[in-house]
This record gives sequence, structure tokens and C-alpha cells, in this order.
Amino acid sequence: MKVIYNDGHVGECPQEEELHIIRHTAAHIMAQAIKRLYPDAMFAYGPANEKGFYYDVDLGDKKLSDEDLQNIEKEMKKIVKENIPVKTYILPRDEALKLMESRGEKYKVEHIGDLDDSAPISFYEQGEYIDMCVGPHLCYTKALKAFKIMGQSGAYWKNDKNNTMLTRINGTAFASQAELEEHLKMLEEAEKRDHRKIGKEMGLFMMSEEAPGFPFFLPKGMALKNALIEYWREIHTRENYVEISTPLIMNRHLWETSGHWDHYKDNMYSTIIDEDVYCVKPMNCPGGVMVYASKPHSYRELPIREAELGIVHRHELKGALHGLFRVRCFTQDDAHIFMRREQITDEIIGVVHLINEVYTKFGFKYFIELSTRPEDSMGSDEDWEAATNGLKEALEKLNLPYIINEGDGAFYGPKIDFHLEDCLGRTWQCGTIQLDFQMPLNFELEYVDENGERQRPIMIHRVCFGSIERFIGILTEHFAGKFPVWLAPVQARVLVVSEKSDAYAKEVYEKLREAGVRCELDDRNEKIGYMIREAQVVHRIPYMLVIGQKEAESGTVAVRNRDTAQTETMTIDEFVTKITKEIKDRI
RNA sequence: GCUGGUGUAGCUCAAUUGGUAGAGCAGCUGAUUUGUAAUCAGCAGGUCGCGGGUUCGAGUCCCAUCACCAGCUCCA
Repeated sequence: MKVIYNDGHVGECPQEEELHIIRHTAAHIMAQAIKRLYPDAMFAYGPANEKGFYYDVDLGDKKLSDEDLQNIEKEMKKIVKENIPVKTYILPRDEALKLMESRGEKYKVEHIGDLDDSAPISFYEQGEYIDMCVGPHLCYTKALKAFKIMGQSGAYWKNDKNNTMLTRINGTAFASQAELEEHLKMLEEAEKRDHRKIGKEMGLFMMSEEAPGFPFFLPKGMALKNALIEYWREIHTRENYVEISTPLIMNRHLWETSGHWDHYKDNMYSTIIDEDVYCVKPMNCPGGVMVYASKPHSYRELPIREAELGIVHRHELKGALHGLFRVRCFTQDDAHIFMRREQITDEIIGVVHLINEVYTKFGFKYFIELSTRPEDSMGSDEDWEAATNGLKEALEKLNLPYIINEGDGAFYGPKIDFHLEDCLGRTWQCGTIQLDFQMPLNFELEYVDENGERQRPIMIHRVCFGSIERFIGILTEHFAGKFPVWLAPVQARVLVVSEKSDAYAKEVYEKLREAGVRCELDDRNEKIGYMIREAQVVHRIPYMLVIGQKEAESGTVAVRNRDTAQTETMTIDEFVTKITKEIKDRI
């Protein structure tokens, strides 16, 4: 793909930069369209991003309607059709300032003021439109083949809420119409899989105006949640974790010691009990720390792995709430590991293995990110370095690739984050392993070493699912509600062809129940097609057992498979053996 | 919290310029006794998110508020 660089030369760009350049040019063409329709518009930033591109525009008091957005898109198409050549040139700073001032671009003027004095400033120009920009860009407007305006939102100038609110217009662009359509199709598919919609259809969970951000788990959703928890307990017991449960509400004093009060008090719910301030826990660590501190420890006991399915509450901004993905109350599958310095690497390796096992179970691919010390943090440089190196060492020993996210660690330590990828290619941050030298210090945790001397343990905070609620949302979208048998809220439904077979159907249903299968009996006076449709399409039940005269006479069941829509006839016992094995093996 | 939008029956949606609410599905009752993605008929179901206001009259207009949706910001 040919592009024009800001030194004026035209050349082939590296393939991995193509999409970015296409989108960046789309942002310029959109700005040009906006300027044609709204001559008073002033432009701030208009970059490309992972989703497409946007431009932050000052439109004064003008509010854009959907129709206005469509008109902007139409105007963009016109500009593309006009096939305007893209030119570039570099101006000295004072001339650049003059040019932008003469065009009334006050944000660009301010931007120039923020730049390094000596920096030459490059401009891109297409027809009547001029933008200050480093490029590169497509050479002609017609080179933009496929784009779409996706919506608008508010955004502050320089991301600072004390500044003017600008209108951000979002769009997306691709190299070809086919790729754009594929992307739009993916969005459509994602909409079909929306866990809020499927959750409603399958009766998994509900929300209420009385409790915004606090999900209610319905019987079906609870069955799914419990299946996940059962699995979680099993593997954690195997890995020598012990399970604890700590109070939901604890004195503010504790949160001051842990540092959470300082960092997150605006997001913590609190109440007054007997004239003292108490907080609803936003994290489980102080509880885990108190359990550790409740008695003296020997070096022989370490590592101690305390697991807790901790229910935490965080006051999230209401605009951020989103189904089960962003809630104000959720269950962390938390654990705190207390250990000696020399155990760090092995413990981290153990946790990485466990998380890998869990994600593989659900068919998720994932990538790893290492986040380092943030600006607003506590502790000494030495401890931070030791902790960060501990994490790096473990990852390198495991030969796992990772990317570094500078300054994105927790305030008490660096962390490894696991981002999993679902079947639509969307990524979700779930698991995390955080190394912490601070909390043991703040709470003066100790153990006695082999020489009888007091030592400070080091702590790991870690989760696999992250938030169980959120993980259920991700699973729902990943499987489109068609959960594997072991997770399915209802694993089998018995469907009766006619009243004549009611007694036998009841017998089949009872046998399944006795075998521990989550099953339902549909003996309504309906046609079998109707019952199949409801069981398969709405409730997404893995197995539908059709029971009629034939089956009653031969003691069999006609098993319809949700995923293949094929039917296979077998004896009741054969089916019970098959399904209980699948449940036990978690497949 | 910010920008834009939405809020009518359990669910999905209708209701011309303001003239006292309608359908499909689900539910209930009856008929039918059914063989693998919707059998037929009848019945019932709504203080139109909540609170003010304008008007002879408001689901429709105005104000305020709550919730939700798309984003922004944030996510220990």
C-alpha cells in the first residue's frame, strides 16, 4: 500500500501499519466532512485506535443527531469520490502557529504551544482541509475503501474534566468492504451472544432498579455458578489450598492499615456501627492477612495458601455498569499465598499452571501482561525491583511470552495479568497474580525461620476467574449460552409426546434426578416440535429426551443432541451412564 | 460522574398534528393426544419508569428525578 510520509516522499508502508494509516486518513476525511457541514467546528485530536478511529471536535452548542452522523458519513463518501490528492509540508513553528490561528483552530494552536520548541511541524492537506499531523497518510482520498461512522460520545480536551467537553465522533475503517462487513457481522454476532439477553432468556440472572449494579442470581444461574465453584474447589484442594471466609464488614482502621482507605475510599461503601466507621470490603486481602496473623508461623508451614470465595463491594460509577461484566458486588475466587523469598518463583509457577489449566478447560486462548510500578504506590524501590524480577523470572522459567505494561501495577506490587480470548476474538482480563511486599509490612506479618529468628513473609494475591460473575458473563457469550453439559443449568429435559406416555416419562425423569442430573420434565399438552424448539433454542439444553409410546414399550429414550440436532435411541441406563460420565469428566 | 439516546403488559414492540392504550409471544382455560425448531379457540393481563407542570384534555409537550442502552472516564 502506497502512503505519503511527512517528508513528502511516497512509499510502501510496512504491512502491519496499513490498517492504522487507513484509519488515520479516515479520521482526516471525517474531519473534512465535518468542517464542510459545520464550518465553525474546531478540531482537537483525531487518532486511529484498535477499534477504528475518532476525532474530538468542538461544535459549540450543536448536538449531533443520528441523522447528522449519517450526513457526515455521506459527505465523507463524497470526499472519497472526489479523489482529492493528499499533500504534505513542514512549516517552522511560527508559521505553523499563524496558519492554525488564521483557520481558527484554537486546539491545534494550544497543541503547538505544548510541543518542543525546536520541533518542525508537519501538515497534511487535502483540498480545502488542512490538518497538523505527523502522518503518514493515504495518497488520495479514494484510497479509503471501507469505513463507517459508529457513534458519538463526549470527551474532554486533553482528557481533563476541567476542560471543555468536546464531541467525539467514532468510526471504523478497513482495507476492503469485505473486511468491514466481516467486522460488522462480528458485532452483530456479539450482539446475539450478549449475556444480558441470553441471561434473560435462560433465566440465569436479573437486575433490578432497586439494586443497580447488584445482580440477582436466579435458580438456573445459581446452578451454573455452583458448578463452577465445585470445579474450583476441587482443583484448589488438589493444589493444597485451604479455604477460609472472612467478614464482609470490618472497621475502617483495618482499611487504613492496608492502604485501601487512602487509595480507594471513594469507591468503598461504609456504614457506622456503634459510632465507629466500618467499611464493606472491596478486597479480601486484609481478611486473609488477619487469618495468617492469628497465630505464629514456622518456616516449615510455608507456603500457606489461603483461598477465599470473597464477596466484595465496590462503588462503581453508574455509567460504567454493564450486565455481569461491570457490577458493584461480585465474588472473587481469591487466594493469598504467604511464603519465603526463595519460594517466590515456584509459587508463581504453580499459580500460572493452575490458571492455564482453568482457561484450557473452557477452550480459551490467552496472553500474559506484566504490569510494573505505578506512580501512586507504596514501598521501597528495592522491594519493587525484587518483586518485579520475581515475576519475570517465573515467566522466563516457564518460557511464556509476555508483554510489559509500564506503570499499571497495583499500588502494593507488580502483577501478571491473564487476558483471555473468546471465540469472537475479544479479549478479557481475568486472572491476575500480584506479588506484594507491602501488606506483610503494614500488618507486621512474621514467621520464625530455622534459626529461630523472626522473618517477614512475602505475599501473593491471585485469582483465576477473577470475578465469578464476570466470568459467567464471558462464558455465556463465549458459548452463546450453549454451555457444556457439566456447566449447563439444565442438563437434560424430558419431553413427552402425548399424555399416554406421562407415567414412563416421569419414571425417566426420576431416574435422572436420582443420578444427580440437573433435569426437567416437560409434560405440557404441546406438540413435540414446540417443546423441542423451546428446549433447544431458548433454554439451550444439551440433551432433550423425547418420550412416546415407542420408548415406553421398549424402555428406551430418544436422545436429541442440542449441538448436532441428531437423535439417538438408547436405554435409560445407557443414557444415565453417558451423561453422568460427561458430568464427572466435565466435558 | 460526563456526552448522546431510550423507558408503554412477564418478553419483543405498535399507538396519525396532544382527544382517555393495541399486537405477537409467554400465562390461564378449553378443544386436540400429538414423534423432533411454534395446533386451534377463548380468557385474563398496563395508574404508559417515578414526581411535578402546561392544557378543557398528556403515553404524546415542558421541568426534575431514577433506571437502562451506546460511548467517555474509571476498574485496587
